[in-house]
Amino acid sequence: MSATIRIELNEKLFLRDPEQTELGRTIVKESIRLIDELGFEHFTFKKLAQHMASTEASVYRYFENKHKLLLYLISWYWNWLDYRISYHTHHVANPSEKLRTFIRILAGSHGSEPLVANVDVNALARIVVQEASKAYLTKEVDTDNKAGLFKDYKSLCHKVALIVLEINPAYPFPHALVSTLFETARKHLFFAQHLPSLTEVKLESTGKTNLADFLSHLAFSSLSNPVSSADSSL
Amino acid sequence: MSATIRIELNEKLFLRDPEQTELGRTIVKESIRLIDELGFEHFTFKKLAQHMASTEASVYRYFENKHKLLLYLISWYWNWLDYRISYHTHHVANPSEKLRTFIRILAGSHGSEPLVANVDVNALARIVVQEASKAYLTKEVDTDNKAGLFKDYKSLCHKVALIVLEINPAYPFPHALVSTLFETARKHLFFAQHLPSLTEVKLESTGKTNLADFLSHLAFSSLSNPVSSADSSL
DNA sequence: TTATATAAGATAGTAATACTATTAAATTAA
DNA sequence: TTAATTTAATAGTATTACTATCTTATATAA
Repeated sequence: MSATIRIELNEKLFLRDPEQTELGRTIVKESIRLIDELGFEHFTFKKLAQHMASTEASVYRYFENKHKLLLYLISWYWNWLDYRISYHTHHVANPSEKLRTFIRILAGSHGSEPLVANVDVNALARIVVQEASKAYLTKEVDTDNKAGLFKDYKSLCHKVALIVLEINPAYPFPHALVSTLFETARKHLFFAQHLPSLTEVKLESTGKTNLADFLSHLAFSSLSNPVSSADSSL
Repeated sequence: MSATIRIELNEKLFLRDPEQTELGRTIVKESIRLIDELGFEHFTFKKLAQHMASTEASVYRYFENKHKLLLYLISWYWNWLDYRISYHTHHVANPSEKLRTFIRILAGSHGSEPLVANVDVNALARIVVQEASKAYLTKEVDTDNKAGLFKDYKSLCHKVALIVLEINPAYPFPHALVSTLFETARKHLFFAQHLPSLTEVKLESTGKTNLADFLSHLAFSSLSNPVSSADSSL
């Protein structure tokens, strides 16, 4: 594995590629810190510019608005996750074992992963938990989708759905199951921390969690239970 | 069943009870139309006031800000759902049948339900799909939670979790499963409409959907699959 | 009936947000 | 060295998210 992971993103996510300049890389790095700290609603380009001793106008030359910047950061994260999943599963032959590895990565922390130049992946992971749903829960979702701004998430979802179909080719909801796993992983990390009465998932101070147990049980139960008998299985 | 359903909500959700006055009821009614139309981000109290030929200052006498208004509307919805679930399950003895009815209500449209004075429940249901996650995905979630603003959702979740435990007392994730059903139902209604490549769930023009099939299969597979064998079930 | 409390409307004003535009200085590329 | 590009500095606008005050209409209580 090379020391630096380079991630290519859809050009419509930015006005000027932030990877190409020092200022651009600073915008990405500092926006991750600041969104993590303030939350997306309280985050503004003005605060970001002050934080990095630059100007609002300069930030606007890289990103059209803060929503596009959020889409950029989240796309970056899905790309990174995609890379990690490929790295940890390409040598695994058994599709059930692949899915189990995927779930472990989805549910786990990122402490022992290779460092990525410029990006605090743990802060970014927290942003994804708290803010990722806001990337698409808007009135502009159809426009953004046509522009390809959700492509990375959709292709990652499809990739894992193919693993699901390898496990059980007759399962009729592979994409629905996988997107549920993605969404559920984020939601329960959030619930465990802020609304614990909504889940039995626990986050220990060590970073350990039983989230993977819950997700694995959910996924493998579904995949091993024939659909036709669902209505009479109990 | 009485013609009008009266729903009592946590007093911290509002400054003045909107149910008590004509203006208050208009605020609730018109905010539902307008949030549904514009989306929560583009919705403002100024636009609402113009829409109802009142003033911004008057709206602020009822709700502290638009986030509290959203919390109010969503709490109202969970209360209404709670009422419908109780009504449709209280005569059902079998817990599996109860859960199946719950899932049908969660996944279904509301066209044939008793009308609720003043509230367009179909518009409100669309708001819940698109905006409900934003009610808690904020930096203020812990404060809001301490103030009891999520109580209705949490108690509804708990109520259904007790049904889950009736079905399988050994199942270790009853609240997690139920909150997953709630969140997944909303997400897939949204995906079916806007990001269809993320789900096999379909929304027909008639309002029919296979969402309940997906959710039922997910839930009942989990509940019929012993946890200890999860890791070797395939 | 009159006093009085309360709700609502009208108006004004502030600080912050989400931008756009212009110009000048600094850097880099030809 | 000149020309092009990038960034910084500054200014400005429309909108948002409020707060404050004052007046008028209406309901109720004495």
